[in-house]
Amino acid sequence: MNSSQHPLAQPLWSIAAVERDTGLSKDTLRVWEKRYGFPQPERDAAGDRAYPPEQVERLHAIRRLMDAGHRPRHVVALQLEALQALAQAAPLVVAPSAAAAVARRSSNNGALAPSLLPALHDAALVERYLALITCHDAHQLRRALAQDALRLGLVAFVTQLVAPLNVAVGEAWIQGRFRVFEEHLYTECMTGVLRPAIASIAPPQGRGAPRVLLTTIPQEPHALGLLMVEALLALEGCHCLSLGTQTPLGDIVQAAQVHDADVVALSFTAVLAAPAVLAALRDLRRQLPARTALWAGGGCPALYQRPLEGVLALSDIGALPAEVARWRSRAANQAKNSG
Amino acid sequence: MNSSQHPLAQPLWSIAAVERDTGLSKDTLRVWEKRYGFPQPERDAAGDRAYPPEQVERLHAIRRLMDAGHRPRHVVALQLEALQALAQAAPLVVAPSAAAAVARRSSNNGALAPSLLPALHDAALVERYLALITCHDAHQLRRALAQDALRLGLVAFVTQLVAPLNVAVGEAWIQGRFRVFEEHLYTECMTGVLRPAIASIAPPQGRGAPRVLLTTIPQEPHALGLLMVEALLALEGCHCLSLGTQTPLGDIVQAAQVHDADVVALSFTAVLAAPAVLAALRDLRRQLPARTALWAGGGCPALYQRPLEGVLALSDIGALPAEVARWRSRAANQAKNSG
DNA sequence: CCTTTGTTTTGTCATAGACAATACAGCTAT
DNA sequence: ATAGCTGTATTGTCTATGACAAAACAAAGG
Repeated sequence: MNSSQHPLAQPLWSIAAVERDTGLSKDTLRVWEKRYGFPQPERDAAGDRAYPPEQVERLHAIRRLMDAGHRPRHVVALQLEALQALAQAAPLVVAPSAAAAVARRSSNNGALAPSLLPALHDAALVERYLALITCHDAHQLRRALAQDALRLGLVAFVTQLVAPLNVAVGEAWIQGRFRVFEEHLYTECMTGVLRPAIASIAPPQGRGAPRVLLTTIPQEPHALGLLMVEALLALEGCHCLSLGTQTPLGDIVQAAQVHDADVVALSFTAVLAAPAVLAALRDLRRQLPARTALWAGGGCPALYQRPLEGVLALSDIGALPAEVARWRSRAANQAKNSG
Repeated sequence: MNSSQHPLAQPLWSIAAVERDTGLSKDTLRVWEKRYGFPQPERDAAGDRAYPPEQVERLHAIRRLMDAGHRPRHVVALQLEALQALAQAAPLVVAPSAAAAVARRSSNNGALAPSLLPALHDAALVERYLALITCHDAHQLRRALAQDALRLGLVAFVTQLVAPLNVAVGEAWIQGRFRVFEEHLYTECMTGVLRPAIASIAPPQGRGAPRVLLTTIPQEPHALGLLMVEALLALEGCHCLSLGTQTPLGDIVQAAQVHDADVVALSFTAVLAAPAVLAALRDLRRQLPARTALWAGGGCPALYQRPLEGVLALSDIGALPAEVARWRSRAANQAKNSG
C-alpha cells in the first residue's frame, strides 16, 4: 500500500510498482523470493515488501535474459555482473532456422556467436541508427528514417532496414545497452515515419483483395510489427483494418465477424510468456470461423518452437507477399470450384 | 491453469483471462465474489474459477460504470438491465466546473442531465462521426477526419472536433453503445490522421522554445490525448519529444534529464484508478528536478478533484496555448533576472 | 456553506500449500 | 548420429483466508 517510494533515504518500490515496471507478476516475485532467495526486499512499516532500486535493476536484467530464452533457475540468483556477462553472449532461443545457423557458426569457431541480423542489408547503416538513438536526437532520427524510406522504397525499407533494425534494438535492449525510454523514442520515431507512408497508400479497389484484420493481444503493447505488416500488406493490395494494440480476444473475434475478415494477423514480441501466447492463439483459433486464416509473426520464440494447428507462423516478414499470393490463388480456386 | 476456455458447451474463461479483458485484478474478482456474491463463476475440473460469458459481460458493464464514477457497493450486485439503465443516466464524476454546470442545468428542469460536450462546436457533426464508427467504415472515417482537419485547420480540428468527439466516444462506451473494437477502430483512424499532420509541422528553430516531454504512465494505454497535445504544442512552437504510451516512471525521469525537458506532459483517462494517478504524479514530482514543470491532462476525474501540488492539471485542452505563453513569459523573466 | 469528525467501503498485500503445463535430460530404437 | 519417447524438475499460477491503510462517504459542528 505504500506509494511505490519511501520518503526517506533511497526510494523503495512496492511490489505493485515492481510488477508494472518489470512485467513480473506479484505471485512470481513472491515465489522467486522463496525458491531462489532473490529478490530479497526490505519491509516497510506495514510489513509490505519494499524493493531497493538495485534489486529492481537486477530484476530488469533477469527479465531481459528470460526474454532471450534463459530460464529462471539459472539466472534469478545471479549477481548483476554475471547477468551482464550472460547478456553479452548469443541469444539462446530463436526461430529454428536461425538457431541452426547459430549452431553451425558457433561450432566452427569458439568465439561468441554473432548477432542474428536476418538478411542484414547494411550493418553499418544499422549501427549508425543505433548511435542516433543513443544520442536521443529524435528529429534527426526521423529525418534519416524518412530519407531511407524514400531511397529504398517502402518494401525494401521495411524488410531490409526496419526489420534488422528492430532485431538490433531488441538485442541492444537485452544487453542493457538501451534504456526503456530510448526504445520508446525509437518506436515513436519509426511510427512517425511508417504511419504517413501507410496513409499515402491507396486502398484497393478490386473485389478480390483479402480483408486483413491487424492487432495484438492484450498483453502485447508493441505496435511496430503491426505497422510494418500493415505497410507490406497494403502495398500488396490487401484491405487492411488495424485495431492498434491490445484488443481483448473476444473483441478480435467480434471485429473479425463484423469486418468479414479473411485473415487475422497478430504480432508477438518476446515480452509475452510462451504459455500466454499459445493459449491466446488456441482460444482465437477455436472462436474464429474456419474460413478466417490466423497469421502470427514477430520476434516471439514461442511461435516457432513447434507447429501450431490452424495458425500460420511467419518468422520472416519478407515472406509476407508470398503468403498473400498463396492466399489469393487458393481463394481463386475455391471461387472456381464453388461457382 | 485452464486455457481460458472450456472445450465443451459454451466457452468458459479463466480468472487470468477475465483479468486481462476486464482490467479487474484477480484479487478484486475474488474479493467481490466473497463480498457481493458476484461474480459467481463455475469451477473447472482442477477447481479453478471458470467464468461464463454473461458474467464477463456484466463485469464489463460494471467496469464501465465504475469508470464513470460509480462505486462497487452500488453496482456490483446489479443485474445487467439495471446496469444498462444506470449507464443511460448522466455521468457522476466530472471536472468541478463541468460538474457545477451539470448541477445548475439539471436543477432547472427535471430531465436527465445532458451530455458534457465541452464547447461543442457542432453536435450534428459529432453524431455523424459516431454513426460512421458504428458502421465500421474505416476508410471513410479516416477520409472524413482528414477533410475536416483541412477544413477547420489543425487547432480548431483538435480543440473543437477531436476533443468533443473523444468525450462523446467515451460516453458511448460507458453506455455500452460501443464495443471495444469500435473504440480501437476510432483511435486507429484518428491516429492515422493526426500523425501525418504532426509530422508535417516544422520543428522550432529559435532557442526560446520550451522543450516538452510527452508520454503516459505504465497503466495508461491511450495515445490519442498525447497526439492531440503534441499537435497543439508543436503548432505553438514547442520542441516536442513523445515517448508514446506507458513509460515506466523511472524512465520518464531519466528521459526528462537527458532531454533537458522544461515540461513533462502526461495524459490520463478514466481507466486509471484515482490512487494510482495521484501516487504516480506525487512520485514523479518528487523525482523530477524543480525546474521541470509537470502538466497533466485528459478525462481522468482524479486530476481535478483537488489541487495537486507542483502539478498543473489541465481539464480543457483549449487552455494549452495560453499555458505555453505563460511559460514563455515566465522563462523570459527568469532569464532577465538572472542575466 | 465550508470544514472537521467518525464510519464504511475497498483494493491490495500477506501467508502457505497444491497442481498442471512446460522444459529438460536420459534412454532407446531407428 | 538423430529422432522419438519417458520420467523428473522446474515454474507459474491458482486456491484460501485474514489483515490493514487509504479513500470515500455521511454526519455533526463552526
